[in-house]
Amino acid sequence: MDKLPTELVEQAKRIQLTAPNALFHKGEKPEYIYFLIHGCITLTRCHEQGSSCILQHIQHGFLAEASLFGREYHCDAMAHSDSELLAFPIAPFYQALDVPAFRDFWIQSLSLEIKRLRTQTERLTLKTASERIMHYLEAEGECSLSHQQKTKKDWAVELGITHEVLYRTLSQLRKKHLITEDKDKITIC
Amino acid sequence: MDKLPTELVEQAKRIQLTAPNALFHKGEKPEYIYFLIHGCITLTRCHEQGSSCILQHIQHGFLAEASLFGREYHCDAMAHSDSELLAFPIAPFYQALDVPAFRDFWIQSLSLEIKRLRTQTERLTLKTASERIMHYLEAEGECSLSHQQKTKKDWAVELGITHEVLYRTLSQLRKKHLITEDKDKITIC
DNA sequence: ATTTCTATATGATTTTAATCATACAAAGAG
DNA sequence: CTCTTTGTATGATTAAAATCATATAGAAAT
Repeated sequence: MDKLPTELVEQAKRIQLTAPNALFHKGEKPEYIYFLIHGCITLTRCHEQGSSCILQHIQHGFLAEASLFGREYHCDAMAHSDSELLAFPIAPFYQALDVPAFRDFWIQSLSLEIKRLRTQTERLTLKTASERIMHYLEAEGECSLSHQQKTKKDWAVELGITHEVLYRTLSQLRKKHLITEDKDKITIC
Repeated sequence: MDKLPTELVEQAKRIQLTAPNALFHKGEKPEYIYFLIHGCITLTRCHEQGSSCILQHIQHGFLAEASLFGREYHCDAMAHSDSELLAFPIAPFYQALDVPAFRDFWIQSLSLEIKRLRTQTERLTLKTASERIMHYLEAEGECSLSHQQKTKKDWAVELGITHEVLYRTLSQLRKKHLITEDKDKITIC
């Protein structure tokens, strides 16, 4: 955040969004780049059949990064818990790229997101539930639940498995002493 | 390609890479940003068990986009067929970002890659093989095989299913007249 | 305080994909 | 030209997850 030019920060609007309201919808014309200060926003995309998939679960950081030059948002953003955000109008955000330090920061942010998505892609090609769970814990270090307002049910969607299978597999991994389950945190033993 | 400043293009090295040689390995320090002119490069990551996953299959365009500020490559790049590439040394590539048009082009490239990865993530959360196949065909329009040197076996890895299941499911979808299979192209009816 | 909803949890059953096996055709190597 | 390898393809079996069902605890609502 301290990487942002002060002129840009001054033009940002502070937004309070209560769950489960939408921040934006797929297809809308992007007007803002958002920064989530605290709360929880989920990026989702709906399939025809009514089922939806969670593309990302954000607790802190930028949203809609890919929309700076985009004609429309390509997913839905909904508040999963009450959230506080900064909204940067697109035009001054674009102007700010003339500041080399901010330009580099922005390119690094996009690069980081690409790496994160590649890791998630890798995880989803794993065949079994336990492999995906262990991969997640290895990549992220742990899975924090209560602190991030994230439920196991949410996590299951993120892992691409049903919540029933997640409960069962967590139970098995616990029995094998491969993981420990705290009240609000799951870690590798 | 015409978006690249001429100074930068002049400093690029032309590389011929025969399959199945590696362009770079995970963990190596990035020295170049690559542009694939023709051929086929696959980005893969290996798991401990020896299994590997295809993160991306590139026929044309940039590689290692996320490595401009990175300390190391985060996946392996291998020539899947004989390929011709341009290698841009990192330093002058970074310099070129001072040209606003190129800077914008580069940010757009990264954004596009983020969108592509989000779509792939979405696809991999689909439960059944036929859903993933149809999702791919809807998103990409078709699956071209011979033209891109891509085999059905490769495609199966990309879809996160075994090749046996891909063959079977394609056969079912053909019988239901949902898809047509040309010699080298698969499309929705 | 009572009701309602949701997350958690586990059992039983069904569906699906993974695995193992075999066969064949085409491409490449010697 | 023959041998080897690899992609394609399908059958049989096994393993796994999805689904459906049920139960409980805790949170939220009235």
